[in-house]
Amino acid sequence: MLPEKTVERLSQYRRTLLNCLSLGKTHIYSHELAELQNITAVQVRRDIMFLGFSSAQRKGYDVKEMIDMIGNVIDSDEVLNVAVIGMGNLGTAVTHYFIGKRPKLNIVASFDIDPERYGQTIAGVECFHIDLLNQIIKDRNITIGMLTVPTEVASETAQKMHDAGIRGILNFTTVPLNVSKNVYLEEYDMITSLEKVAYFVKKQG
Amino acid sequence: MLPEKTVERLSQYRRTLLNCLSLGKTHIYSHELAELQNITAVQVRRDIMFLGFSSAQRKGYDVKEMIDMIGNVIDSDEVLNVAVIGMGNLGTAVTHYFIGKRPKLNIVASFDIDPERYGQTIAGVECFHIDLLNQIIKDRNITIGMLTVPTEVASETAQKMHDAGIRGILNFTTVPLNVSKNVYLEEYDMITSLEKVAYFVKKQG
DNA sequence: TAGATTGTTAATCGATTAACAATC
DNA sequence: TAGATTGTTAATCGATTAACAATC
Repeated sequence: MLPEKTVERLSQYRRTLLNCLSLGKTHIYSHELAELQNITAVQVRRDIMFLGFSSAQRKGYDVKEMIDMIGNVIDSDEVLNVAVIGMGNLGTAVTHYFIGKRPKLNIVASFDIDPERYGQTIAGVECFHIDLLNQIIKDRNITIGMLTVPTEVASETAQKMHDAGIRGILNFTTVPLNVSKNVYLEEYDMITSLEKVAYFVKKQG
Repeated sequence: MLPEKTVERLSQYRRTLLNCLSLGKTHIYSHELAELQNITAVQVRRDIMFLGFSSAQRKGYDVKEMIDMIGNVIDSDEVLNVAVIGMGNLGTAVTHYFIGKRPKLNIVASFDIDPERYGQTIAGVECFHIDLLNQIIKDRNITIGMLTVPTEVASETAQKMHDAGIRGILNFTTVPLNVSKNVYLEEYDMITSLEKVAYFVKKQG
């Protein structure tokens, strides 16, 4: 199992490398990748160690090969199915944002309680009534959920997701969720992030 | 200067404490706060040490006082002005999400290049043409920007923000920005977060 | 008092960086 | 070769946790 931070960076390297590839770059040095990522070359090389990957030395790393190696390490073999729970502004935006970005992560359903929304296709994804959560998650073998509901119903919705067998939650709400150990929970908290920016902006000044 | 992680948690404690207060709770033990936050009581107490705050011992911490102490430490004295750059789905959702959430952080302008958007008030905030970025940022004393533009224009937009005197950027795009040292940059990267969830979900299984 | 809780130091853990030999 | 680059170990830094005396 890789360290959390390494997984994060590998995901970012891949995106940068895909971009390099589309610009026609076939090889890249650790210091080049580092500069694009605003980190050090040593950091890059240390992360690459985890891939068990070697460069054609002195010519840098083969971009295409490295993309594949990262995929081997951080992607699932099969496609993982994802659901978006709560199709308000945020859920809709997030769905738009993701669609087609990652081939191994497939958004296959969304849920809402508003009659204006369920029954529709929003941002290219079918939206269901929240009461169908349990059934659809099981039917469609959904393992990951993005939680974009209003704070008032965040806890109970997370509970429903857990009961339906969701294995990982990306929590966009500001409510700290209490889920069992076998659900991987990643907090994605805008307000904390913005307050952090504000703090360090103030302190720098 | 507080450690980054402590700043993050203080922001989260405050939100939880505000919620406790609205439920009529006047005092809270470190282990109670820890449980709400899914962390340890020691962690909570260690963070509180940074506040230079003492409890009325054995009765737990005074909720109201602690909220104030956190504000003293992480808030600015004055209100900080914030701009949202890019009012597509994501920018609009983010603006909705923030409006009124933090009294010390005030969204005072937004920007877009689409004639359907600039000139309008979107999510309660005036939207300007992106060409007015420099002027409005200076006029309205905006120090923090949330970057929600398409990836293709992320770098150049960040450069414009920097040139206009922005001091902190919360980057919602997937492009690693290259900004000078005196701009505080916080990455807010959904795809990396989701890939991380996917990785650990797979590994757990 | 006895038990619960806090505040703080020391130990541990994890992540980053420095140093450098090996390679082309 | 000489210079640039890589891969890896050891040192450092930062954050978390364990341990425990002090307090009510």
